Amino acid sequence: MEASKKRSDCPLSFSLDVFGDKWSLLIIRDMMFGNKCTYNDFLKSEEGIATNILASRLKGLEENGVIEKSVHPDSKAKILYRLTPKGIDLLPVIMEVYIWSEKYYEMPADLKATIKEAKKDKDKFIKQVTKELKIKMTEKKSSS
Amino acid sequence: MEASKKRSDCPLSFSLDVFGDKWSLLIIRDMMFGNKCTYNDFLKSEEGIATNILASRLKGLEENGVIEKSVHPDSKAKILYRLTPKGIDLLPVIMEVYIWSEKYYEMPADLKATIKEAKKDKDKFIKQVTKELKIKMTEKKSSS
DNA sequence: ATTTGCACTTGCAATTTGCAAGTAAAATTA
DNA sequence: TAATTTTACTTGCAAATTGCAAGTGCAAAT
Repeated sequence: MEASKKRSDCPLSFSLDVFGDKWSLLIIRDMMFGNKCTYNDFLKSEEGIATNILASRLKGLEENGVIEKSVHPDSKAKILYRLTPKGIDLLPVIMEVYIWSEKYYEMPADLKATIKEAKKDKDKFIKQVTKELKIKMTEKKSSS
Repeated sequence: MEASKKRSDCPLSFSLDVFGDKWSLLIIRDMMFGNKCTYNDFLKSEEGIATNILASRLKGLEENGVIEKSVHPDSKAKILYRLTPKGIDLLPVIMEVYIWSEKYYEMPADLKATIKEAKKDKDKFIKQVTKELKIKMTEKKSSS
């Protein structure tokens, strides 16, 4: 549905086919920083994604190996969405977007402070958060 | 047309309102690495952007201060599009996308080698290319 | 047994995209 | 000087995507 024919040989263009839209990176952000992991969690996000768009984006991200579904430990009715290592590796991309926006836009003071702090030792921050995410994304793992 | 009402207070979401689509970053890539600077240059790009979409994206990027128009030194019929400092500052974002895709996708060998090389000393590469871009984007400057 | 929660799907109108053709001014060619 | 070509778009229209609202089916709670 989403995959297959690439527009060109440029990796930037096929990366954009994976997450180049208004919603995908927000879902990934929610999984990275918002502690969100279920369909309803994402639905409740500040930006108000429509339910059919959410379903379509989750499907696309899963097809592209950025996220994966698993059984929720609390209930069979719930589905736990988790970032794959490939998804976790989008952290540097998202970080650079935050750093860029911190330079050119206004935002809540606490967020601004956090970004500035992370920027001071970018590599350390990325490594630290990556490590935490890898732990978080495996700990509740039940099956696939 | 494009600007105004933001979806949330999250800088990631309003950054995506600026370049979160399938085309904007490709135009910026062409200006950074493809030595492209006119409407027809962008039209001829590998991915084949439609002319109305190109016009709309250029307008949006200009409204958001990422690019700017100037008089082409060769001809009054031509318009020279240039990256602003804000546009040049998207280099780290684009770089991280390249690095991500280099890890997970196949691509032409020479490009792969270039990315790997740039990745070795990321900061140095970014500084170097930023410097070159700042020079390039001002040298032919005529007026606004 | 009934209601609620969860993860979706479906229908439909509105917006956006993509393709093709057209336009106006500037530059080139005859 | 006139005709053609180049350049940067705009316009029209069909197709695809988005967004909103209202389901649907299964699980869990009451």
